[in-house]
Amino acid sequence: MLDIKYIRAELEAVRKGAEDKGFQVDLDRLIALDDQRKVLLTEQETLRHDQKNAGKEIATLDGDAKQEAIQRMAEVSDRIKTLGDELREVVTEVEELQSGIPMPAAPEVPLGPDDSGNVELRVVGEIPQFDFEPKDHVELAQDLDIVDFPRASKLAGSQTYILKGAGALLEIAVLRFALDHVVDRGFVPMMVPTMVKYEPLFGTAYFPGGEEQTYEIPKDHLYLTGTSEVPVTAYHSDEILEEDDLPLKYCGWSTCYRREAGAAGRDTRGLYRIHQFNKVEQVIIAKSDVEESITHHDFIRDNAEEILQAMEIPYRVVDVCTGDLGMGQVRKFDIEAWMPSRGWGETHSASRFYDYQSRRMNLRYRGKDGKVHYCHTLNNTAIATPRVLIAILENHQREDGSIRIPEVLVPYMGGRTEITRDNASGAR
RNA sequence: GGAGAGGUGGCAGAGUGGUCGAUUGCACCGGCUUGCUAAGCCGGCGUACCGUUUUCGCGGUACCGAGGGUUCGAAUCCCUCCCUCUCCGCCA
Repeated sequence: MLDIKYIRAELEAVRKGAEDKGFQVDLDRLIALDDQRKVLLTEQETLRHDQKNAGKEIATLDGDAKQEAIQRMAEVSDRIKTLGDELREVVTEVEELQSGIPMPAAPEVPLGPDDSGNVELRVVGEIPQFDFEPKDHVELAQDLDIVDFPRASKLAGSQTYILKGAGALLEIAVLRFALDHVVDRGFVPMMVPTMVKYEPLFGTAYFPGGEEQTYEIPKDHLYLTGTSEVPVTAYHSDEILEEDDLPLKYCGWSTCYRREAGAAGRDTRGLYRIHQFNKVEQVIIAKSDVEESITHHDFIRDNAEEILQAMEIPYRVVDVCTGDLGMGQVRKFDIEAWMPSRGWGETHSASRFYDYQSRRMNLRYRGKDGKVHYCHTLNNTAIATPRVLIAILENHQREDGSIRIPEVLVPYMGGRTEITRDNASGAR
């Protein structure tokens, strides 16, 4: 959410920012309504002031004088109520319009209408050259019997999977490795609720707008989170933190749920687009400082790159263009891992928001200047599984269909250096 | 699921219709004082919005879990919801 004062002061910049991102906003109506809001508010407050004073007077009066005063103030009371109703309507619409205005992208973000405008920044790692016909992860996994798709469909429908044996072990290994990696870099691990109320989703700017992608539990007014970014970022919502405690670095481990509505028919094969997965997410809550935010952004991106490098997975870093940025994002780097069967596939997404989310969730801190400021928030994937397993299986496959386990994962795999038909059950 | 208790400022904890944004204690900040053990005294100490101001600031309104209602006037009375705690039941 943008500050209404900022919107008023930088109207044209806000207008252009929305245009660049491809958002439709009615700024003129917002300003007009806000003007109206101030007029109504001023009148209401003036009357309340009178009412307060009269109230004190009435308390001291008796008899006719008292009745007269009460009668007189009844009219004022009615007027205040009417104003209150009008004000509520206006404020509701102001907030609706205001919360729909996107954060302008940072000036260095490439201009573009959609993902076609994204810019590749660099490629890291060697794309493997096979001297045999490589298989895709579905074939590899099914041959080893470490993922079961048909039975998953039987139980849970399309876009689901069952990790089995060494597949399940690998999933846990990758998650734990990534968690340890970011914990080593100062992140506090958290396991958070995956069923949350509306507010955290509004605060992180998934709602309104993301309802179609979100599983809902209407009976209990809860929603299944698509990422632990939601509960972790909102962890301190409605709080005033101390500047000395910032930045806060948290990593959330959670199962993630996504309806993938509108994606029917896309990526239906395999582990790429699925309704349920696991993720370790980096979240940083920082003070309100653009330079510092940029430093944190680089930091969380670097952490993700280190994790992919350690697992010997080639990847590229993409600078996401204006048209492909979300409403609150100032800048976003996507990291795409090399998946021989499909090419580059997004495995990480590093976003910075400045105070966009913190305004929506009332996440603030008291600065050393004694004043209260909105925090800056950032997040990036540390690891998302099983999508990243696609890259591991396909990049590290051997001609006989076995999988080489990258060295850093071996300790997390109980010492296994490979997955073969012999050890794929996972059982000892 | 059943029965009960409760949600007040960073924390603790008063306050049952007007002078309560709210006693007091602790914590915290500033100053003073003191040769003594987590000392004493004085002062300050919430947030948001509106207005005003060159800055410090000043004026106003709102906020006692959330929303609604009664009333000239609500922390206080009524309704709905949310949350927490205790006991019972159920349960990984």
